[in-house]
Amino acid sequence: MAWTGAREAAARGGGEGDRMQEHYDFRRIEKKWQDDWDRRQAFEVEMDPGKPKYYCLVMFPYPSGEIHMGHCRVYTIGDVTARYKRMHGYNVLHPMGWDAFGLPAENAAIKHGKHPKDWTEANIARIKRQLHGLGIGYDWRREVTACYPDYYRWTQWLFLLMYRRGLAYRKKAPVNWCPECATVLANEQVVGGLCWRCDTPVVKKELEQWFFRITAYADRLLDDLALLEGWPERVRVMQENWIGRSHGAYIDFPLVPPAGTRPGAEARTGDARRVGATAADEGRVRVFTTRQDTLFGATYMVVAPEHPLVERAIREADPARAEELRRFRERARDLSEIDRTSDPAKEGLFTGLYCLNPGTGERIPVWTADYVLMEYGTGAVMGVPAHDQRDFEFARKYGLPVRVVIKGPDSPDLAEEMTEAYEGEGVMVDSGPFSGTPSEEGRRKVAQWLEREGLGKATTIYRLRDWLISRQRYWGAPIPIVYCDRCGVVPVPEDQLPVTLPHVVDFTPGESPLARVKEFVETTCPDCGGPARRETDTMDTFVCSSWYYLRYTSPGCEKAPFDKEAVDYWMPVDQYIGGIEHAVLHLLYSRFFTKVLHDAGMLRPVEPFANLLAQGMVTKDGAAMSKSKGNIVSPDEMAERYGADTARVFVLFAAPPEKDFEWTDAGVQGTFRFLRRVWRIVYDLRELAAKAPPGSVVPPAETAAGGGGLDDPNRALLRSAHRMVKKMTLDIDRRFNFNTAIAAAMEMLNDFYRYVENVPEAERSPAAVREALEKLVLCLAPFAPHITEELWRELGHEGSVHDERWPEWDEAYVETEEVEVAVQVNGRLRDRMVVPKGAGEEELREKALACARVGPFVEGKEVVKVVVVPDRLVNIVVR
RNA sequence: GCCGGGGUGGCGGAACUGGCAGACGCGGCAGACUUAAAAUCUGCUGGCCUCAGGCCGUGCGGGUUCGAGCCCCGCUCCCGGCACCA
Repeated sequence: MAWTGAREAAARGGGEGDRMQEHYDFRRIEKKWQDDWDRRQAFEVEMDPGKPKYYCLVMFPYPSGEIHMGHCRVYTIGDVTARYKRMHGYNVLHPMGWDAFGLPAENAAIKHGKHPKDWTEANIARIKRQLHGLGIGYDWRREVTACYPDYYRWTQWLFLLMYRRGLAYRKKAPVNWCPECATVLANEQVVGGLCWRCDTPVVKKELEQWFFRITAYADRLLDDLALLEGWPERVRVMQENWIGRSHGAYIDFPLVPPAGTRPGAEARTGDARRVGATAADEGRVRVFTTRQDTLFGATYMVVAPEHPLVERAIREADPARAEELRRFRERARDLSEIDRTSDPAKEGLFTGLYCLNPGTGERIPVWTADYVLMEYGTGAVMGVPAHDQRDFEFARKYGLPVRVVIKGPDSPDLAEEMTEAYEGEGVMVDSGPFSGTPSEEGRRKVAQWLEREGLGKATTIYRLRDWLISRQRYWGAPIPIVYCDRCGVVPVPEDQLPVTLPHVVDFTPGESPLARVKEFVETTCPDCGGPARRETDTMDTFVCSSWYYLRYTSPGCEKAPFDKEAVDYWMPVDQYIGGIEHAVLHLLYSRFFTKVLHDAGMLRPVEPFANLLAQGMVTKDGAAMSKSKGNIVSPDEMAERYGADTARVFVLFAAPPEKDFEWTDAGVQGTFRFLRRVWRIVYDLRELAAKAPPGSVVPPAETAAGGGGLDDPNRALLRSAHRMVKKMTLDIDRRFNFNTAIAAAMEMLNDFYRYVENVPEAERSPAAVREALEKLVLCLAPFAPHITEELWRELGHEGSVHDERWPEWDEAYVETEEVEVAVQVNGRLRDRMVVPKGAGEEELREKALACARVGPFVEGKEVVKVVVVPDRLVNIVVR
């Protein structure tokens, strides 16, 4: 315990035995206290029903190669939050773990000839050391590593829970395939038609895959966003857009039998309904619309090129048209998602088929066009050119009729006069029995009518698709399913979990690497004992990350994914911190998991994360730090040159946490200067402070009664300290503005230096100096934990500064006896005056009018009015 | 196109609820200390002018108000999300 001497010396009041160094030796200090915290297991926590809990969580990282100041920023935000809450008496859970399954490990392994496990573990070890070096205080006993069997066993268990609850299913469907990653992707993982990881254009493939039925929770995921008041608006909006709920109706359009079989069918209104009601599925086309009120304006129909009706049209058409249709369909299929959706020219082709508008009973042509997507709605839309801009353009291009059925306040009466579709509300016209109905009411009425007549029904559809979780790669949790010739799809019984990922060496992609491992694939059926094959796909890593925050509450639990009592104590996460890139992905999946587990009775909360902070990026040379751009500033480099405390304070001081900021070396130096000044003020004043007992606080009455006022420098010093405490507390509590909180500490320090500069030693109050020093050190403790720990001991304390309570402020100090009041004439600042705090309006008015500088502006003018804001300003209005 | 966020000195950013715009930091300038430099400390630092003073100034144009960076109307530009979504 090398520091004992220094502490005793400080407590003795310095002198010849004083060993506090004048030099701020951050290397020595940081190492010393990091070791001390380890030894004392300072950040380990247990459930304690007697204390309020606080769960502070940073999104667990993917252990890739390089960590940089961007990571440093997130972990620092989390650590400051955790330490700050601890100082407020909370029982703080602040854990860390590893999102250790995933493609980069596999790709890096292929590239470097190393096994993904070794690569991952080496990275984990390095990042762990770096986090330690930053002084981040985690409860490492709770560390979870997603690629270890004791974790993924429960990921598999949760898959089975989904399966049991009908939420995991297998289906053949056109899915997103990334040729570069050689695997399928969930919809959320395709960004603008490109793979979210490697930016490769994604193609559609027809494959049989496993899905989670997240769409069953679409309404709750959407509606419960309203509960998330502690989330940034933009994240909620992104999820809202992603879920994309639309209210509307299905409408069945009866197909007109091939030409000649029913001549004149379209002539008699009413037939439509009979045909619609009796025809088999083959005999009608179902559309989805949000504007059923415009049904009578549907003059044609369009189906997606992939729609089964196109196949039928090809069968029934003459050879020339059939060939044309085939070509059209192939062209649409071969276009990538981006090409197809970025081309605004709406290409279409008549199929040769007709159907009946169930409203008007008229025969209308069925077209196919690439602007209709098979994936959304029913893959078929009714064409209402007068009231939908796309339909309008399509109709103009192909000479289809336009019929006005909604009359808005100033919409054209005649279709011929239209230059664009009228998409607004209005009154239904030319719509049979509905004519005269306001469009909003019309939507309700038409839906009711459709339902009554068996022609359709009101419905709600979503943009959200079910979550595709199969991955054709090696480095993931195996899907615990067995295929038996006799029993079919058989889930692996829970007592046989985990399905262990074999330690293969050939994981080159192409097909699922596990399919090549005979010992893995060949198994026996859990039901009949006969020969069976294992599922060889692994799970999307987002499955692993959808529940890790629950595992932290009871990481050793061997009977379940988590202990009920522990999860009830700790959940929900009080503060979640992470990147905005997960606004939809991870944050939506985790909300889904939480709701499923809630429904299964395993979890009380319906939402996992009460408050969310989406932190901004750290950029350098205008771009996010990344290995490929070569603009990385590493924490090691920072720790070596300036120390962890400087790195921590700088990343918080540079900008509010949710904003991006540009790294500057000069800014770091400024922060280092600040900490060195903190060090020196303690060094310079330690002997004086030692004359007052540690922890002493000056009662406000003492300086006030002693004739204090603005001119009493000791009182002014205390005021500065108390103001700092107040501002820092409010800035952190109200809005996580660490930047302005740190600025408040800097201001106080500036006052402190002015005090030292201006107040002769004989006039300095040891008690006031001690109180000011201690408040400064305490307030900086969460931000710069090492230097404050050292200084705290130098101030004569036995225990850790991190076990202390956050300081309080006293309004009696914060408030002053005198205030400066601005004097304006016609809203323009002309003078200032110092008056007693709380001075009356009349007094202020008179003093303001008497101000010397005010005179020339008032002279010879009529004073119309004097606005007085006590303690702030007086505005004299003249004419 | 729709939705969300934003535009403040040379730079990062402050400004509670409509009340002294530019806190704090960086950079710059000047001074002190030093043989000198670095470091440190102190002061100044939005622009302009006829400079003890005044005028202008928070993307642009209007409005409300005694008073607007903040509220209202109309634009504009930037960032993010969604997007032939029926």
